[in-house]
Amino acid sequence: MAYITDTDALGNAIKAERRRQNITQVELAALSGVGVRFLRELEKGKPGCQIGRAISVMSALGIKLDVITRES
Amino acid sequence: MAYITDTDALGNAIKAERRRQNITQVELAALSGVGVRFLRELEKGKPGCQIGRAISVMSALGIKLDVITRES
DNA sequence: CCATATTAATCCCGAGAGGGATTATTTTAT
DNA sequence: ATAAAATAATCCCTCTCGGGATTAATATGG
Repeated sequence: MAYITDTDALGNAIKAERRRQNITQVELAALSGVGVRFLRELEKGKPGCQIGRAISVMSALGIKLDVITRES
Repeated sequence: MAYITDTDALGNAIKAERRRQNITQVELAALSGVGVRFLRELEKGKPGCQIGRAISVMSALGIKLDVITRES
């Protein structure tokens, strides 16, 4: 899967994984402890979404984030 | 480098990379197009930081983000 | 040890996030 | 094609983010 260079890519990745797991937005929102509306905006790539909540969602999905520097 | 599981880890990774490149917060903020205060809060792991700006900072640093799912 | 640069912590304020609920639109399945 | 489920788009509201500026604390070096 490609690198995340913007919020659209992040939203798409989250949405794809959610659908792969056959979970609805309502269910994932509940699992993550965020509002459904937040999850929708996150999946749509809204840049203003808060990082902490986004990480909660990814954790609930079992997604891991890797930071790659030139030296890593 | 370790996976990012919370905002503290993300902030630390960003700070470490900035220092490795010998850039000050003021310089990086200018390069990224964000305010210095935002950058400070980001590096300190404030969960409320906005994703879009965070990605701008990472782009300015040349950091790439990879989303890792069980299927990837 | 003192001067300077870098980082951190406030203050005020406007702009926007995010929650819940409702309604509309789209998608999926039968 | 129609019914049901899922997603999207509003509305109102409160709360906090984020910017700039200033002041304090910490780190770096001469």
